Amino acid sequence: MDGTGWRPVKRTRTFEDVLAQIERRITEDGLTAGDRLPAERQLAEQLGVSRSSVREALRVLETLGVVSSQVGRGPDAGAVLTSRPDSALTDLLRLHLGLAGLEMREVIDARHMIEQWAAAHAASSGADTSALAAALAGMDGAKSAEEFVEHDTAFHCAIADASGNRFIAAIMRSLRDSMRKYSVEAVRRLGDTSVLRADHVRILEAVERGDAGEAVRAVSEHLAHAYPTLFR
Amino acid sequence: MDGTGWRPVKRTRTFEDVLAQIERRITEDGLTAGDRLPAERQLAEQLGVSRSSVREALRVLETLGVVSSQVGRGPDAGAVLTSRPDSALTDLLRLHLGLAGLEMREVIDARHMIEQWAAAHAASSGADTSALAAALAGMDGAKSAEEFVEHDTAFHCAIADASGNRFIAAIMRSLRDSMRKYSVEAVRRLGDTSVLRADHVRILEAVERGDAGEAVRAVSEHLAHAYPTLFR
DNA sequence: ACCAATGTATGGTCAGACCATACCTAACCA
DNA sequence: TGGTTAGGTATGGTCTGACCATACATTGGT
Repeated sequence: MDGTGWRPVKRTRTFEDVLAQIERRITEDGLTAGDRLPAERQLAEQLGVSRSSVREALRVLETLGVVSSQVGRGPDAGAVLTSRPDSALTDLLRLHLGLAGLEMREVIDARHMIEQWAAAHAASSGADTSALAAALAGMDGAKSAEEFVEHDTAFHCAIADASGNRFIAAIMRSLRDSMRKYSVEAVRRLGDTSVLRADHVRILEAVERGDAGEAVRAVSEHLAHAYPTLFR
Repeated sequence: MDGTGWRPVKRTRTFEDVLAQIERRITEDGLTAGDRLPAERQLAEQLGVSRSSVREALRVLETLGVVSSQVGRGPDAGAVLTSRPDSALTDLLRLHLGLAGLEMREVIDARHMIEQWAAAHAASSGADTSALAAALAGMDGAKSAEEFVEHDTAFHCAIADASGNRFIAAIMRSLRDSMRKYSVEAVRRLGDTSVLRADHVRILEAVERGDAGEAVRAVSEHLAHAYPTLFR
């Protein structure tokens, strides 16, 4: 027998077919966040596969932050389309950091890049800074390193949000989530947070003033203060 | 009965427990890419759950690019730990773009940010530029817009790779994958690619010379040429 | 008009079976 | 002895059918 051009009968797994079908439905039918998918049993019957395969496909979509499943009955039950890339990105980062596939240095460099970009864009677009001010106030009242980092994270994520780019903001949130423990440790090692507070005020004022260049410089120096060991 | 402190018997789904157990195993046992996980049936028995739940957990990990399953028997069969965040990021972006949860503008802004950062770092670290030169040569021989974009993507991803940050490089690859069709259309609309070629040469030379500032400017102007409608 | 009991569709889980795959082993033959 | 081949076996992939908990829907009674 000649082996030329032979294709195995089945090259993709069933749940991948289901995945492709659902994705096709999303794009062709113009489904958007909030719309409901058919129930698992219906979907299985429509596609001629078992419920297990449908479930595995839905699990993938849930992992990617595209659907959210609710039990019970009613308009909100079943698989609903969502758009929450945040948790997916967070899981992705956490696991790959755990596998030593990525190093903290790379994460912090990425954060540095994003913060500079976001601060510049927030400044030049005259974004709302009330969320930043609120987070700043929270940091002043913080009684522990954990609490401080919590509000610090809110402050920096608020900058990313203010940039208006949801994708970049999502990456920012995931980065901060992934390095939470690391940040707490850094704050503890630092002891005095007054330097960080002054940095935050400087960033906030630069953004409020619309001074993008100063905002970028302020962010850069702030990170150098927060993680002195990582910057030469 | 007092209701204080009552917790429902089950708050997390079984496969999420499995997920947590596997993740704990990875971190505590120091498992790393290349190591094997127990077989699905063994895992199910060890954790006292059904094979379906184990499979759903493994499906999640596979979606996140953390494990890769091989059928059959032998040392390479079963669920093997990997570290491939690229495809996960690509799927994430593609689906969320399809759901209109993200707009192309945000993707291109993110690309702009990454390319500037990567070009600057590649330049100042004196990275190897042979991959860039190869991609450049490929673009010269391109006979269609698709082929041109293919090598153009390789060129820009090579810059990200040269920056030495694998996380940022992974995002770059995903961004390019997600906007492939959009890029092809942009090249077609442009017609003449000689401007883009000159931009690439300018970027390559700046990186080779180690001139970070010039590299950033060259990247910025290149993107303005490639996507004129998106820059004011 | 309100409220309680019942019905029902949903996702979540389980058990058990069968298939295709690919390695492993032992029997077999030269 | 050495190579080949046939069977064994562990693996993931899929299917079926069942049962549970949940939460809305419906019905009936007050």
